[in-house]
Amino acid sequence: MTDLSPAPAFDDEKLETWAALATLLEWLPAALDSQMQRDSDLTHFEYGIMFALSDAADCTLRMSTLATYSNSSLSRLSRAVARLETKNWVCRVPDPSDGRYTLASLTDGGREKVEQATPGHVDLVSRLVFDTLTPTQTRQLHNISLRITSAIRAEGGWQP
Amino acid sequence: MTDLSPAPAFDDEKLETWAALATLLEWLPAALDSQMQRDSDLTHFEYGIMFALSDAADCTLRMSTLATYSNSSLSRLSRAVARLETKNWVCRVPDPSDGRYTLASLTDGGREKVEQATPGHVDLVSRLVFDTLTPTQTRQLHNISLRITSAIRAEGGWQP
DNA sequence: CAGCTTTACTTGCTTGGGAAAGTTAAACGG
DNA sequence: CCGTTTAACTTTCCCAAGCAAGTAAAGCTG
Repeated sequence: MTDLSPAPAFDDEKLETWAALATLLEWLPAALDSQMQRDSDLTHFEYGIMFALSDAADCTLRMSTLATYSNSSLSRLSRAVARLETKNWVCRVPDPSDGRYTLASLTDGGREKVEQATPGHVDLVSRLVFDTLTPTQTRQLHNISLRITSAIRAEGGWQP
Repeated sequence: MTDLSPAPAFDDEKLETWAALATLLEWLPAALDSQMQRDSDLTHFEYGIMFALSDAADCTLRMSTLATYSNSSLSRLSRAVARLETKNWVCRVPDPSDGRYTLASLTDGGREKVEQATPGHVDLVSRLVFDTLTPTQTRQLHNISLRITSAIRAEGGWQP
């Protein structure tokens, strides 16, 4: 939705800003996904799951915690983890202390995979975002992002 | 991927900025889609198609032009337009001057639909983005978005 | 302690998108 | 002017995601 979208009520400045933001919203995730797919045969979402696990104590988290961290529904997470399980990068066991919980852990192979995939990802984010912005702009982007996400949260009911 | 993602090589400031941006990247499109779906039973993408048509001469564009405007593959567009056609909001005819092109046009019903859907969409973008930013921040966001999208374009081969 | 409720997932169904093969129409080369 | 390319779609196949229904373990209630 690059340069179309809601003209009617916006003045020129807002319209151009919205067009630029809409392009960013579409292209940046696509760029990240595409690099991850190409270099590591993972979706960005799957990488996020494995990265979160690699950062946790014992490389283990409850599915519900992981769902929060990865900003996804339990259903989406369940399938993604199932995929990762077939590749032997993650395994699931019922929590011994409460059988309703499921614990997901990275395997050794999974740890390797994350370590292999991370540098390329960090590089790309650096190139696309931080290297193209001045330190001042980076701070501005930080503030702006926080403001908009707060507004979304305030708007109500639909962060997963 | 709210607050996980690539820690390793980023300092704290970059990490927090990236976390905030990643959240924005996930939530803002979801918020827009969700409003559009709820109020008008359209995806944001379908709305974009119809909006682009409503803005064109005779409410008509070639499929390939429309694909560029809506930043999508021809395949995705073809299906989306097929869906809109079954609801009688859009119709397709071969271009009489060159049978390889297909012309997509809004029907009268489609025009009405766009007019009905637009105000709510504009409102939401206003509330989530422009009302939460100062005029200075709006200009900053404009510049920042342009810089990042240029970097993506420069990075090469994968805007559709 | 038997039954209802709640919590934490998982699974079946349907839908949308990407990749690649198929189709039809112009263009070009000999 | 006939055969091959190329362009512009369209369609088929497969996978991922949302929704809603299903399941199993805890907890609570009378």
